[in-house]
Amino acid sequence: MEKGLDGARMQEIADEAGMSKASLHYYYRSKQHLFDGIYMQVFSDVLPRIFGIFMSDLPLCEIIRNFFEMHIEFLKQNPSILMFVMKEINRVPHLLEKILAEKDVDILGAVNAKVQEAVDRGEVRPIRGEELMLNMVSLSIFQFAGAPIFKTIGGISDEDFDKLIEERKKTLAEFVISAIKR
Amino acid sequence: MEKGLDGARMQEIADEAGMSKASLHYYYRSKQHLFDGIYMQVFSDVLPRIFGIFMSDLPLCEIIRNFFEMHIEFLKQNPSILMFVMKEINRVPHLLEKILAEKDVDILGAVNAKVQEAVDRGEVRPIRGEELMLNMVSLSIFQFAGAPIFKTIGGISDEDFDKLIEERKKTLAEFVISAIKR
DNA sequence: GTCTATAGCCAGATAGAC
DNA sequence: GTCTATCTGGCTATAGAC
Repeated sequence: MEKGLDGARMQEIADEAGMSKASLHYYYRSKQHLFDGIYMQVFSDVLPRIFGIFMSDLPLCEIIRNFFEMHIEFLKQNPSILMFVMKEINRVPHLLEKILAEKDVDILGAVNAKVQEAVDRGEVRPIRGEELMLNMVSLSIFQFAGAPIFKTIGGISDEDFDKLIEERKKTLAEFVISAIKR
Repeated sequence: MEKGLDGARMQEIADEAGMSKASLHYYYRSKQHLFDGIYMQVFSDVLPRIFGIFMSDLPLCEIIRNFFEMHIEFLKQNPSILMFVMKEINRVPHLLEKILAEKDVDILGAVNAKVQEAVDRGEVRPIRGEELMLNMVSLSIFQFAGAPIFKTIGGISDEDFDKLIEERKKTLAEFVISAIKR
């Protein structure tokens, strides 16, 4: 996940796993096979985690607050997953469809219904569910992918960055809520 | 830029350039050397482009509208730059500092001044300049990096996606302006 | 199942003619 | 400066002992 298919070395993986290169090949017949296994495992774990939050029964604003709280915490604790997912969804997008089709839940419909409820209560302005989700995912993900730019421009140390990310669980939620509030 | 340092092949690059592999080595002594040249060129071009918009003399809301208009257009026309930049700033962050130091412009100070002006006019609520910039960059970049997820979830075709991106030059600007408006 | 040793291949880099 | 031919090292994958 850290070095990508081309950059990773079977020897290095074997060392980390505490076994010989030959044993690694004994279990996974080839490097490609091992990679495919990791791919399926990561996506089957990550996607439901992200989108499950949007399916909960809470009102829209609470879903937004929950999303930033949980998604940012997950990214904080699994930093190498991020670049892997971004790189791979662009390289092999069709596998994504397969995984999503298996889950068989109408996440977009659920979000649109939540938005409509909130619009009816006069709380928010209308917005397409897919745009709201995209904006929320963007705001939580890019701060990690672009962290070096952010740190350099702002002259922010690693400790201050962690503190800022922690604050942003809250401020990003309020940013989005303000943006859609009537 | 498309395949990364590990994935790219000197032969392939030579073919594309219409020369032999030996000639390619004659000009750039090694693969690493060629890569470093591309790295410096891309970053020296991209960063000033992004941050130059924030330095203009316009009022804050116009800067926000300009940013989404120009930055999204640039990303649309240079799709391969995106992943390259994101991967490399995480792999070799110190080169970034060097490039930014050379430019010697206080972009953060400029943005904070703009925000303060707008706050004084009673137009917007206070927000840290670095957070505003980070949010704007996030919203414009991730829609490209995460396009496959977005297309799959929303059941969006390639043509519809292009149309949507075009619309989002405007809607994202208004999203951000609403978020910070008093 | 796990290891050491090695086969076989491929890609970066160089030699040397033109 | 540009090419073809070749060297060299490193990596995936396998053979074969234990």
